[in-house]
Amino acid sequence: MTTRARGLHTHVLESLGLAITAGEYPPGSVLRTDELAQRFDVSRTVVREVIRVLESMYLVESRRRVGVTVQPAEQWNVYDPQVIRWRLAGADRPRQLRSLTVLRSAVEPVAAGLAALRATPAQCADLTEQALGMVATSRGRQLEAYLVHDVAFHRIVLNASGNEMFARLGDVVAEVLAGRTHHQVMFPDPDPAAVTLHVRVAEAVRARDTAEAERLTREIAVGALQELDVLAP
Amino acid sequence: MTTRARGLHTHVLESLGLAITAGEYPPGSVLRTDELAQRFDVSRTVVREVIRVLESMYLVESRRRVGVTVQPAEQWNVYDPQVIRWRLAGADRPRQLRSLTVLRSAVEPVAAGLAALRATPAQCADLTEQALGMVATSRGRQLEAYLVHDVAFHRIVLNASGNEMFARLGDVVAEVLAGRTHHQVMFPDPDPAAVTLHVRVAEAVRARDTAEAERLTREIAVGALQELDVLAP
DNA sequence: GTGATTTAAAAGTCATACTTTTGTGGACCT
DNA sequence: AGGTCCACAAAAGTATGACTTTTAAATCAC
Repeated sequence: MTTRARGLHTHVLESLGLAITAGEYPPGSVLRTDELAQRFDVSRTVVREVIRVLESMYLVESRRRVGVTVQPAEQWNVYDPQVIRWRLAGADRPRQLRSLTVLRSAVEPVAAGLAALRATPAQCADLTEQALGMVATSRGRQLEAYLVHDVAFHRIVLNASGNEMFARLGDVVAEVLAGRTHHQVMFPDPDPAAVTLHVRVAEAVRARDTAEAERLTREIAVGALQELDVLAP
Repeated sequence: MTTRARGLHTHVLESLGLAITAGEYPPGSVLRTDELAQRFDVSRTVVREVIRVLESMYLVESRRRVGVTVQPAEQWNVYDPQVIRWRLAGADRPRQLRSLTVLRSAVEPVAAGLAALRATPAQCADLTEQALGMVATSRGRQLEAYLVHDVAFHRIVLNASGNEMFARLGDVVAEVLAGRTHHQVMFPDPDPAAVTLHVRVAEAVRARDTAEAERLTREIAVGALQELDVLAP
């Protein structure tokens, strides 16, 4: 089973999306709907619906009389969670992971600063709880448990920022952190300095110390980037 | 003519996308495909393709036996350029403009810093050229000409950062700047301080002064946010 | 009332026929 | 040789109708 049995549409979409983002079809390649229908053994209807979706992601462009042409990577909507997943699953995972981490390093400090301004008491409490959870699981090869708290922590910060664009990056951050834990060669225990920083961010947010929350989060980001340089140069 | 005569699919997609993002269908509303087909006077085929695209944007969810349900705004893929356009054209343009500006304020300084590291000589020259163009058009009610240079300037910075995620925000920035010029009540001439800052950013990038480029761009961002607070409180 | 069973509503899939756009190649002219 | 125009055909776009599958909800049995 290549993918879940979630319908023909999903299956074809997944296969094609993965193949294209993996660079199996060089930009400019031309696909024809009939040919695809035959290849996947589905009706042209299904293929057309898939093509329309891929088109909305700027992975392909469909033109009459010529066919469906694969677009160059610069066109792709790299913010589409689906595209992100495909790319993380494919060949240029390292590049993707890096550019996402750089994005995080830009966004999260600002988000943390805003969170310090706007976080509700409940969010503050939740944040502290996750930070403590990170401390508790930071030793003894409990990477999976640590990951859960880490993801939750960053999600709360992004949500508490009150900015919808930031909030929607929660899934991206989750993917990056999960990717780091699962596919990157990683140390058996997370960096203690990073753990401490998370605790201090939680404190700064609760104390409404915008500048400090931003500064500390920036430190976390720098750490993440350095880690990436060390482990995947 | 509501939209360009670019095909039935495009027309229906545009209408529905606009309506949904405008909040005309409260979250949880249910649409039925054959009803839509009838309403737009197109075949079910066309409607289904549109639904599939809207689904990939997380604007709707299609389930058997129940129909196509409109998703709450928190689900929407707010990074999809299409969604951004729809929202900017619709009712919550102000909110959208604000959250995009906040995003810019996070991303662009970091992008400028990276650009200072990586910009090619050609990009440096181009950047300077655009900055000078901004100076030249900053007086005498030449807002349109100014806008062109402004957009070009920020696009170059984002591209020169060498990060694909940043580069793809060029269109977003263009939309925001255009929106500010066209729909916001704006001063007859741009803020002279902002113009100067752009020139200095260009200089910093050429001088490979990462920290300065980042700092100056942050100043521009702060200015943009303040402007938003003054004009659309 | 609770749980199993039937029912029907809506999306999902398929096959086919037809329309529209548009590259391409060839005829024709200069 | 080179350009213009035109007819052809290829491929996507659209429409229609029949059939399948899922599943919410109504019905029935206990």
